[in-house]
Amino acid sequence: MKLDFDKIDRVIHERGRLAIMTLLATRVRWSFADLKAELKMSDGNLVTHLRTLHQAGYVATTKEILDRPQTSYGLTERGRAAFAGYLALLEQIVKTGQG
Amino acid sequence: MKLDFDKIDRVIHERGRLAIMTLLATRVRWSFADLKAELKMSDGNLVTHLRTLHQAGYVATTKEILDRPQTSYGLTERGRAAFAGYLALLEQIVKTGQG
DNA sequence: CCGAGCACTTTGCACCACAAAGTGCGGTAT
DNA sequence: ATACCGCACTTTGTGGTGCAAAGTGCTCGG
Repeated sequence: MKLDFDKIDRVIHERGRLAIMTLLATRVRWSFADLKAELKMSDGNLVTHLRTLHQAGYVATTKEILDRPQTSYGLTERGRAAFAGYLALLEQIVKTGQG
Repeated sequence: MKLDFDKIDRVIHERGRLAIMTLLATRVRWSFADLKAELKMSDGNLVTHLRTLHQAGYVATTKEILDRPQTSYGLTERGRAAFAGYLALLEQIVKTGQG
């Protein structure tokens, strides 16, 4: 098998954003506060990563006002597809590395 | 399962070095020229990554002079262990992301 | 001696992760 | 009404680093 490392999505393949994408993949929607609590990231950093993901078209943002203003985030179709592609590559790497 | 993204080894988790580590894992030794040809990296860049990996104790360097001077590279025990740990984390991410 | 190739080092640029501090807005308490 | 607090940002600053390009020394072949 031929691994093409150029195909690694730089947007996803960064520690912080990889963490975000992985979390987002497990649940339909996440509030900003929950993400922050789970990731133990500074909010500035978290927002920046979310914006990067948003600009790449991977993440959708929903703003609502319940009793408190609350923004929630989820993967777009495109984001899901990109993440699936990324995971497939990881799998190949794991297989190659262990085989 | 609880994923700890802080455990991601920054030395390994970079595109170029991840490629190098993956290649090194598949064969006992690689010549510099072979790595360069396979990775399509500039030699300066490749050397820098190899040095980083070397300083982390993950890669051993062997210099020999056959007809031409030739340097070859291989994983150390520590490198192999670190890479295995990294791959295990990748596996968890893949599982979490797909589950 | 000259040119080529290997294995570097050095330099420089540009990007980016990350933290810290500041902003605005709405709700809540006093 | 005002003061305060938390949420969701933006801005700023710094350090680190990937990467390319150019330069270095070394050895061999012609």
